[in-house]
Amino acid sequence: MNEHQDNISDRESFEQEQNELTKRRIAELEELKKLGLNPYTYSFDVDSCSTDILQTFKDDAPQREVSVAGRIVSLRRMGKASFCHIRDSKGKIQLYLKRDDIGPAYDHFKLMDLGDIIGVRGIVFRTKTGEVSIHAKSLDLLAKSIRPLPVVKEKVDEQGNKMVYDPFSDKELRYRQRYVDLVVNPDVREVFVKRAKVVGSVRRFLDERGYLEVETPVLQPIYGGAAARPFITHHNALDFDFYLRISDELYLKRLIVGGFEGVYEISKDFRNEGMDKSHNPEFTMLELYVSYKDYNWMMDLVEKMIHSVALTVTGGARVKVGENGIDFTPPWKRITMLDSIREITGEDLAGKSEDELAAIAKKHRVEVERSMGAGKIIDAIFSGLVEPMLIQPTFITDYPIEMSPLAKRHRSKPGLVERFELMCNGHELANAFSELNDPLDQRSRFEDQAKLKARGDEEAMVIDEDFLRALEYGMPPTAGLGIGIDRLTMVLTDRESIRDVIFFPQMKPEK
RNA sequence: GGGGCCGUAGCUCAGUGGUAGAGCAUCUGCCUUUUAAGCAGAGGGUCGUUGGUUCGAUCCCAACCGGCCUCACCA
Repeated sequence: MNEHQDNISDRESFEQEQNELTKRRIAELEELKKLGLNPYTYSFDVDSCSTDILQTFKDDAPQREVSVAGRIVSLRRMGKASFCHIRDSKGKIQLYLKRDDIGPAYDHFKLMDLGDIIGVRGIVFRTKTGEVSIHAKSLDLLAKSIRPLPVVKEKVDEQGNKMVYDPFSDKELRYRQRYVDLVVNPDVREVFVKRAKVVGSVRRFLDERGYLEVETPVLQPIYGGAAARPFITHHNALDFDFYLRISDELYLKRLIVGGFEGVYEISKDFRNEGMDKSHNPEFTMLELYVSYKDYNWMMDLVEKMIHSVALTVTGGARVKVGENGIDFTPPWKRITMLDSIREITGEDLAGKSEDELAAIAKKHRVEVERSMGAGKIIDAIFSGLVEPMLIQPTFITDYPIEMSPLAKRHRSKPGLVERFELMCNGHELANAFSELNDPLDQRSRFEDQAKLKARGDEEAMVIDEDFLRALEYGMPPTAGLGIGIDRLTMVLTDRESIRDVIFFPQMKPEK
């Protein structure tokens, strides 16, 4: 089938799919064209926005003429006069349209619907019932809507509680048609405005300290920097399979080798793993590397940074997340991983063999597999039993060396590395370490990973010879950090699903 | 991948082994300060898809598609 035929059949199915509501609106659109209107105009001069008008209105001030534009979201026609609300990027405002005032445009208005985008010029006034509104002098249709939006009605009772009638609540529709969700559910917009503030305030915090924002490859010949399965893609001209990055780490450290003393990147990583309410296949990661610093210094920085982000985004250091109140005021608890396991389970895992660890895991109904090394078993015990209990921001420090192949050996505790994870609301929010900069040690750690891979661990890291070559030239002592921006946003906006902080969460394709 | 729940009008939902109903939205009429506007009337559905059982399926059964929750896996 050629493209032309495709287009024809697409058009046929489009026409068949039309329901009564859409057909009616297309008929109205034709009617408006006959009246000489262009239903899809090119521009409109807007000089005010809804919330500014509402906030600055004074009953005793001189009359003020404004020009606003937005989408019709409610409509009350009363014969020769009508009220409607339009929604613009900041909020809603009511319009009052009277036939005697706008003349023929009132007949045009009769052909308009919920969802149409209009521009109005008029006088700000207060109605009998007290709502600040715009008394229209002119009305322009800017874009006709031919597909009916869900109609969500609200009522604010005397206590100021907002009641929502007929909410648009089907999660599948909300995620697949986020544009509708955003039009109809204003709190969704708020979440994403906050998300932008999270990213903005992180960036400002790091820029102020002189760290350089950089970009590194998404398409990588060798993936690395984390334990995860990658997506594979194919480059046609090179006839070579590339991996979508699972982390920025190894490239950012190459830049530290190159002499930058502080670099960071905020970008998408991709992991080819299960999806649930805290995992999306593509997600946003902040990574930061600072020379001549260690993980202790990094803990101080993370406390300051997230505290400042919380202040910027929520206006305070205390944040309500579900049933919990989380307080980001520094300092936060710092406890070693093994101590935290001992505190919660009573088990001392220090110096235990792989078999002993497996037995302890089994005792606490934590599943382990044969391919797991000692490090992975400890991690399984930790994530299964301890992690969910950590609600207040807590630094878990000093991880087993086997599960941290890129982290530097602990300066005083054999078998451990200088690594911390920030836990909050039962999830990992950040991961950081004193970076391993000994090229020979790094090589042997990669070799250990290769052995795990041979045992069937699909997430074990692969040897990156170019990265080793970089380390061989010499990398200064460095502290490195990764923060999941989506999860940080979840905490700061009180959303329990990552899908609620990503505009277009991954879904199976329709049909 | 396992288990549970779900898919009925544009939206939110009810319902029945004899091809369906409500509220809002839509349409017609009335209405020049309404606000979940109101009053009177009307139209609108391949009941997720495909099979099976049955005289007959939207309902019972199976598979599939999609979603949510949960466990597993996983940052």
